[in-house]
This record gives sequence, structure tokens and C-alpha cells, in this order.
Amino acid sequence: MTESTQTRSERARQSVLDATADLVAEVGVERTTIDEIASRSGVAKSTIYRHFPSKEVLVVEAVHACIDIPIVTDTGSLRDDLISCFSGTTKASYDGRLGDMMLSLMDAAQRDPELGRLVRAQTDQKRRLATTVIERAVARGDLPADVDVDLLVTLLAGPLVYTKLVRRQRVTDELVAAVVDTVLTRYSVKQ
Amino acid sequence: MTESTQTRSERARQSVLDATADLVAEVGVERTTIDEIASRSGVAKSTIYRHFPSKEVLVVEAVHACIDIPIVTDTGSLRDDLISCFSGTTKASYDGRLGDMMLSLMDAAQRDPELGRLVRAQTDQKRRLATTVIERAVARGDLPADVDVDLLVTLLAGPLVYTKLVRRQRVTDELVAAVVDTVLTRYSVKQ
DNA sequence: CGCGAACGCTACGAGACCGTATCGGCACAT
DNA sequence: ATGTGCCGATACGGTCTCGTAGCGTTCGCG
Repeated sequence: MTESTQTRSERARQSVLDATADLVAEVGVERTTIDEIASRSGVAKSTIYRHFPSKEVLVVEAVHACIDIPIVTDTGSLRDDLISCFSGTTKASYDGRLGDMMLSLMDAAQRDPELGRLVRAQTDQKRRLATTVIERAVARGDLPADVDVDLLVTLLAGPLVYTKLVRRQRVTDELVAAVVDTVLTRYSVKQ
Repeated sequence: MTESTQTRSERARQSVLDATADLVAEVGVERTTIDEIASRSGVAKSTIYRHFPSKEVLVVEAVHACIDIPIVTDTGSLRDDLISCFSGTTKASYDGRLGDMMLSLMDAAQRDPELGRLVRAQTDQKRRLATTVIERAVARGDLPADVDVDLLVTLLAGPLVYTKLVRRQRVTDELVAAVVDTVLTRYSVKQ
């Protein structure tokens, strides 16, 4: 990716991280084993331990490598920016591999402080994207200055995350639009 | 509870179910072990296996025993009924022991079909409470007849579940009221 | 092209856990 | 009261997993 010339060590490291992420997505954090990671990645167990001190650290790094932050648009329309923002964060974070990991990660995060920090940081980061969009709208006067931004983000993100994680249904663009429109109506925003 | 005269076998069985629920709430489904259940409940491992064929069955029964369905009010006010409904389901299902179990259960439910059915049934049951309240409002004419009930329930339940499970914050009565009011404004319901 | 560092393979000890078996003792119904 | 059936304690075999170690092989830098 970054360099087409990859040293042997780097290739092994990357294979391990990939296999770990795949396994966490498939069987969850608890059932992920070093032996299976070795088997899938084609990297020897001894080599894995040369790169990562423990299974916990490996999992944290593997998850960390899966996270990418989408960019927020600035069209001047609160509605469009929110839809774009939540479509982006939902697709980036809850579709594909990371989406399959989330429940297991959140569960494991209850007991593993390091994973807890990671999951919380991930959640906060996504909320901050929406917060940015909303605060820009407040600055424009499209939203009242005394709006409860935190509540607003929860009202928007809640139904989408609930649909994905609890109901295990796809988050369609229609749902995103419906959620955004419902919440914005409350604040009398022109559409 | 149901009978103050409890045979020895019944007492043992109940102790096991209790200890199992406690353990699942504390350390999750995966880290819950029969030996620890035996140790905590004061019931011998051999006795546990006389009552339950496997750890999986035991966990399912223990979780099942934790579930109770709150009753929905019928005050004639959609807003009041919704607030009562979601306060009730939230308190009953996400506070206390069951709340501590949920993430681990939902994770385990991804791989265990039996747990999957249980969790899904639990979710559906709670949604049906809200659906009942909404349909009564439609019948009264308080909501348009063509309202998307399923979407409406998601809009209401989503932020509350998200607050509890993802943000790991308490679901206050203020939050419930704010969510209900926001969603109902969209449908121009008098408050 | 040569040498050292890193790799793959295999085996190992320790510990956790499951599910079964054995056996002595206590509860509960008759 | 008395015996039968269920319980508690304990031990066991088997499996899985972690993390370490030894050893031959191969990559890649100079």
C-alpha cells in the first residue's frame, strides 16, 4: 500500500494483523486464538510473538488498523451534510469487517481497559464528525444557538446504530434520510 | 418465591441459574465456566450436569429466567404511553443484571442459534410493546393511518438503546421524554 | 556472493476447562 | 424410623490454548 517494496518482516506483520482482524470479525475476540492466526496468516507462532507481546496487544493493534475516519462534507445544507456524515460513518464503521467486530469488541471492551479506550475513542470520533456539522449549522443560524448538540447527535446516531447492531439490518440511505428529516423537523429546519 | 416450600433439587437448580446469570453479567458468556458456577452457587458440578445437559443450555435458561415483560399503560395520551413504555422496557431490560449481559449476549448470539433466537425474541417483544401503543394512537386518529410504525419504533428505541449499550450512560427520564417529543413533533402530535 | 537476522516448523510445559465417574452422606417421603 | 434417591466433594482423562524454546532454512543487505 504505502510502499510496494515491503520487507519480509513487514509482510509477516501485516499478514498477522489481517488474519487477526478477519478472525475477530468471524468468531469474536474471545474465540480468536494465536494458533489459528498463525495458521491463517501463514506466519509462524514464534514470529507472531516476535512482533506482538500478547494476544491482547495484537487484537488492539489489528482493530486499530481497521479504523479509518471519513471526511465530512460542507455543502452549506445541514440536511445534506448530516446525511453524508452518517452515511459515511455507517459505511466506514459498521459495514464490512469492522461492523462484524463491533459487538464482540464492545463486549470485550467492558473488561479490557485498552479495548475500552479504543472503542470509546472510535465512538467519540464519529460523534465529533456529526458535532462539527451541527456546530457549523448553528454558526450559520440554521439551528438555534442553545441547541443540545450532544442530544441531537444521539437522536441521529441512535436509530442507525440500533438498526445495525441490535436489529442486524442494513442501514439504507432511506433510513438515514428518514432519521435526519425526523430530527430536523423538531428544530424547524428548512429542508 | 412461587412456593416457600422448595425441594432440595429446586433450590439447587435456582442457585445454579442465579449464579450463571451473575457470572454472565460479570464476565460475559464466553468466560463463564461451569466450575465457577459450581463454586459460586455452592452446587456441585455433577449436580449441575444432572440439571442441564451443557453449558450452552444452562446459559440460555439462565438468561431466559431473567426476562420479564413490563406492561404498557393506556392513558389515551400517546406521549405519556410512549414515555411509560420506554421507561419501563429500558428499566426492565437494560438496567440491572440483564443490562450487563446484553452486549455479551448479542455477541454470542451471532454464533449460537439458540441464543440468537432468544435475543431476537426479546428485542421483538419490546418492539411490540411500543407498536401496540402506536397502533392504538393510529386507531384514535392521533397519528396518520399511513405512518411507518416500524420506522417509528426504531426512531424511538434507537437513541435509548444506543445511549445504554454504546455510550454506556444511564437512560434518564429526561432523555426518554426528549426522544419521544422529538419524534412526535415530526408527526405533528399535540403534546 | 556471503553472512547475519529473521523466518517457519515442531515440540513442550503449564494451566484452564469440559464432561464423566465414583463414593460417602444427607434430605425427604412413606 | 428408615431406606432410597439426590446431593456434595473429589478426581480424572481429554482437549484447548498460551507462551517459550530449539533448530534448520531463507531472505535481503552490503
